[in-house]
Amino acid sequence: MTVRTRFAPSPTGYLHIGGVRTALFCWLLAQRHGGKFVLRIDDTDDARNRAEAVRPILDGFRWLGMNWDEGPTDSADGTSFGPHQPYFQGQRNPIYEAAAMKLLAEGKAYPDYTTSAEQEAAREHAKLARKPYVHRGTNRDVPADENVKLYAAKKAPLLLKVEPGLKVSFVDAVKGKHETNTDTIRDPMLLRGPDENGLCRAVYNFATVVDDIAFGITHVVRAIEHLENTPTQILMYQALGATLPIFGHVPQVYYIGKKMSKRDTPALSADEIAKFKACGWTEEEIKGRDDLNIIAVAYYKEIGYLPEAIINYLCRLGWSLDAETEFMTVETLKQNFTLDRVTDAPGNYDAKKLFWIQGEHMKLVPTAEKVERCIPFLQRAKLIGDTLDSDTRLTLTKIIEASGDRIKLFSDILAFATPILKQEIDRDPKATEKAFKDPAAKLLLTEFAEVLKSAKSFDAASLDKLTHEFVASKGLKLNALQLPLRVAITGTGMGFGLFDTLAILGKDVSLQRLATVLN
RNA sequence: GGCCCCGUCGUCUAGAGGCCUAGGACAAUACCCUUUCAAGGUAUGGACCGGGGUUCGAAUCCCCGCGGGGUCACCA
Repeated sequence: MTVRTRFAPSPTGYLHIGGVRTALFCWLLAQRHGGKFVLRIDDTDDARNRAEAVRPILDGFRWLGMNWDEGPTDSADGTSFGPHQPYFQGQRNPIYEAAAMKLLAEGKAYPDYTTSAEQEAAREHAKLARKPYVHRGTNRDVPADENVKLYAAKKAPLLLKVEPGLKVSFVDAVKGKHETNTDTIRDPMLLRGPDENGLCRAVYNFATVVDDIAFGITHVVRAIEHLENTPTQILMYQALGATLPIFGHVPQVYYIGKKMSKRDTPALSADEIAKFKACGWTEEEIKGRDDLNIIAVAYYKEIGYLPEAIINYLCRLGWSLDAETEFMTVETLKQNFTLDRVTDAPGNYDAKKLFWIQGEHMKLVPTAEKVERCIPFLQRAKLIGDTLDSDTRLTLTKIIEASGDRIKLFSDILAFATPILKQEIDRDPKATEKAFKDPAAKLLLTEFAEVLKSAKSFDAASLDKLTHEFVASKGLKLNALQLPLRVAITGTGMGFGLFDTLAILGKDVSLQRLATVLN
């Protein structure tokens, strides 16, 4: 039997990082067994802004490379692909109704004419008695054919009849054995009472079960908050005569000890805002994006993370391969992921560790690919044009090579490329002051400019030798020249190798920039 | 409140009765390397929620506390 897993996001307008972690486990499980990963949109509400709410979610999965075998099309307009269409719950209500009618006819479900006031009172009563309220509806014991007639005449919530005194047990693939007595399970609602248009919409629990059966889902992997729903859902599977899938409930992702939520997650820091601005974003553009937040996948894409780093980190949060492996490629994950090594306790999101993992993955990206992936960031910042001439490409390649491990995020390219590529260099006042507060610095630079002028070769190695000889002849260390020179030719006190910088700039530009400082 | 789940360094985790004077990683700190910044190297500090059992022996099993979370909807 092929493994079929599914992830069912609600259309919220952004892809939640915690949701991705759960989806990742589903996806990895399917990949591991050569199975299928299904995406279903749980949009039982009105789907007016569907595209707007669904597209960011699909985009997020596509960017991460977590492709789905069946589900909504990329258009996000409500169309689907795959053998069990449609994959939008909002379009599947007739299917839920048909399943419910079957249960009604079989006497497994019944209409409940209890008024909300009555229910309210019963609930209140139970609360005072410090007992759980287990709802059982009015027409439980009415014969099936009569209930069918009654229901046709007067719609009401349709409830599943739960047989009391039984045990529902299952073995959760991550939590282990779980057992519940049916005496504590209320008769669950299948279909709601009619809305203003007379439509009886399925309730989440029922829609999920009907869909999971229809889609042939073999492994239901979802967040732990659904653990308590499971016995109820098992009863529905049984009533529907379906075989049970394997359930696996995974713990949540926390942020500083609390469930990760948009509200409790910090806004962009000043540094991050500066970074986005350097990348060509305007204040309005930044403010207009409420998904530029560590909780949303879009943030990581926009600031230049690698999808494989996100996947590695997220998977590692709540799962381990062994006692020490931290760095894992997606391929390794696909080959080794198992539900039984998912942790029991919730895990806290740690931005620093993610950043470290990102750096590790970045080390493996070949220069040519880095160039390609940095280009969009440079273009957005208008540092390079829409088309790239071969000279610029070559310079860019040199910059990226010289930057080495310093480029952690693709957006970091701006910090290294701007001082080289921008004609009018931005001078950091603090660095400038520090570099030239000793008047001897300018004199030294003036002499060094003459040395540079007569340099025969202008490659990094020659410049290294030449410069060291120069400072040695002065009885100085390189440090005496390093900062003034760097600030003079780049405007900043930080950057990659000094000699690489000179070499990439070339003799003319280097001398020219030196001259502007010295005059 | 009932029911359910969870509790190992600051954080992510390893740990299925002796391999545990509890291992790894991130973070922190110090030093080394060095051309600033990274990267790299070395080192240091840092945890079994508490209390009782069971056992020759418990982070691991049992009980009781404590703490955190989930769930009890015509939300998903």
